[in-house]
Amino acid sequence: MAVTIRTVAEEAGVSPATVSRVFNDTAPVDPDTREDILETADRLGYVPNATARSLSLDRTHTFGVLLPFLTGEYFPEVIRGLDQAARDHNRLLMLSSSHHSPEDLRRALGSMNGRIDGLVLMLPQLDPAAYRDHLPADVPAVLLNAETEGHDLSVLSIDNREGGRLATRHLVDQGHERIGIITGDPATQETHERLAGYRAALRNANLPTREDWVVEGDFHRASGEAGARTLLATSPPPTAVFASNDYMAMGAIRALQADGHAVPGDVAVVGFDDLPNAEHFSPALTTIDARMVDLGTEAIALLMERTEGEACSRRVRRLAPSLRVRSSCGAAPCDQIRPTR
Amino acid sequence: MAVTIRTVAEEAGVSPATVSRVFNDTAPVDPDTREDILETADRLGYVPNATARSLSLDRTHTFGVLLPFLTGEYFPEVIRGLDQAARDHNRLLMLSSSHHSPEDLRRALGSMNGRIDGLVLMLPQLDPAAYRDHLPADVPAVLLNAETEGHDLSVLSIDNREGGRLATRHLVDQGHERIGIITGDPATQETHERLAGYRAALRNANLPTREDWVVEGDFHRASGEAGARTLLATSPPPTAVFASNDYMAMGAIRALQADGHAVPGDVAVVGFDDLPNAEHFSPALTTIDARMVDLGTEAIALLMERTEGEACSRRVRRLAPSLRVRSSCGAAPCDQIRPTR
DNA sequence: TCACATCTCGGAAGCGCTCCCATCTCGCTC
DNA sequence: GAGCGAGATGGGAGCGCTTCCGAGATGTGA
Repeated sequence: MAVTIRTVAEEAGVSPATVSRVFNDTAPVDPDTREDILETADRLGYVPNATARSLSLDRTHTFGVLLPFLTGEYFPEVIRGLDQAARDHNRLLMLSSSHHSPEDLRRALGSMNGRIDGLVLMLPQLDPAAYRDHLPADVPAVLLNAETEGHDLSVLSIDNREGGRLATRHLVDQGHERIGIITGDPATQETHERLAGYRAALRNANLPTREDWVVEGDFHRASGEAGARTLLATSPPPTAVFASNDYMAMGAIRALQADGHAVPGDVAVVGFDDLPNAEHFSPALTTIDARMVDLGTEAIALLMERTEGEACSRRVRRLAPSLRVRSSCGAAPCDQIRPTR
Repeated sequence: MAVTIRTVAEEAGVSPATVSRVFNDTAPVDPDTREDILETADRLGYVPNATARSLSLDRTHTFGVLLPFLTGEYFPEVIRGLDQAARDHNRLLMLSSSHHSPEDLRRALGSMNGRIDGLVLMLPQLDPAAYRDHLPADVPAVLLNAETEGHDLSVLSIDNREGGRLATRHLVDQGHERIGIITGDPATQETHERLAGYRAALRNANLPTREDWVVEGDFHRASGEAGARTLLATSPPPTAVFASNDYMAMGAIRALQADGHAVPGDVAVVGFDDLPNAEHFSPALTTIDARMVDLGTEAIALLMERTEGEACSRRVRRLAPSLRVRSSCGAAPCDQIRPTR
């Protein structure tokens, strides 16, 4: 067995309590004994056992993270934000993905029981009200991109409606009057909010909303391709399309190009998310910054607040999205520069 | 405090030992009492505390994962493989990134001490021999993409030399006789191995290796752009270039296109890694499948072997890379189809 | 010199769980 | 009917740590 606090204590001729005190700086210890203990601990290669600490402190300094997928560029960016903030706060992350049913979720939560101080959940397919009771009562949780009604959990998301509005409005500002949309997966919250933003922008501009210019996608590339072709088959066809995420925007652009339409020359396209690759696409994608990294860092910040401070109340926070103008929309590309890669 | 095994025991009128027995199925229990215990546990919402279990079992069912970055498309793919395999084996993952110095590493390992059964490390910038002694002695570790000499740790990587050879050989097979290379970060192992593969392929084909066709990159996009321009400035310029990863290949292609060269018409380009976006690039990237997901799943498999079985010896395993022929090299694109997104 | 505050430290319980050991009860065999 | 093995269960120590409580030792002021 490895070297424990008792080993160090015996070797240094003190009690475990004293060793604990110097390692946690929790009570005054004579400078000489402290020095002595530190020295023998170092010599023996003692490292406090985090599990034992957790058990006795009832704090694990770990946050659990449950995501639906690990594929694509979106989730990794969120994880990056989580990791960054966790490290800044000296917290660890326990990661698990693929939770598509309440049963999956329950199992994952079971195996995390007792080893996390907080939980960040992103479960776009599931209704919070449905799984709310599965969540451990004594562990604060924050939901990412979830419905805010029907439950009492903290929610963090971006303002999707505003994002949809910004994207569409930008197209309007470019002089387009026939603007189509490819929506996301109708099972998710974002889809409806972004669509609502689109409708609002058209309304504000006194432009008609034609229902055959609203085509359903599912956030995947292929549905962007199909969506673009469906839109171009209407008559008259739109001169601009708002794709509800970047993947669909990229699919749409490739399909348009393949069919001989120039982007943005014949059709302007704007996406949503601002994936890392958006600026490297050709044409560089005009899109809405969905603040994926911030979503991660803010989630941790919320949890820190809940676990450290006394603030135990529910929080609902929406981050403001913003427009990234590049080439795919035909506007003068005044890119915000980002580090390569 | 939450409901513990003792609560359940008292409520059901048995001892904690018996409750433990039914939950772990570790000894025969009377069917009636078992039923009874299960029922009251369910009623009370009892979930075993994983931390306490870990402490008493000295097993955490958790693997630690230390990566250098979480950016880009490479690491997320590896994580995906890790997560997938971990879930299959009913294990949890503890994730942490940004370990660029032995000191960083030591801190991260300290906070994981006692909470992991195994460790997967990817630290391309660090020499295993240097940090070997920082690793906990009683926790099996597997290094990803690391030097195999000078230490006794398990290593899992792909055969980079073979990959470099395959890529270059493919270019040769296309009839190219003037083939340049943009290397990766010279501080990493992969870089030298891939370069060695390039040299070997040229040698086998009896083609001269000109040192001004070997330009140094750093695995980032921008160095691919710069590298391509450097190569095209030689005389005669190469008609094909092997970029040591996909990011540099993409950078190179964009630079070539921007300068008026057609890809693959004027210059053929092959990359390395087969990032998820490689097939969606235009032109679709011919590249080497670096088996990122497999790297993750195999790493977990190795750890399971070490923690479950009796096999405690060092393992060195190299995965075989393979060529993905698409459009950027000028060959007939006979793509292996992958699911979109 | 004595009362008392302050500093330093050890003993031991307790965090929630597992598991060894002991006890008790049946049911069976000879 | 005595002896015995198997099955069911409880008691309690122990995993490595923290922390409360209290005991010595030392210092201070009147």
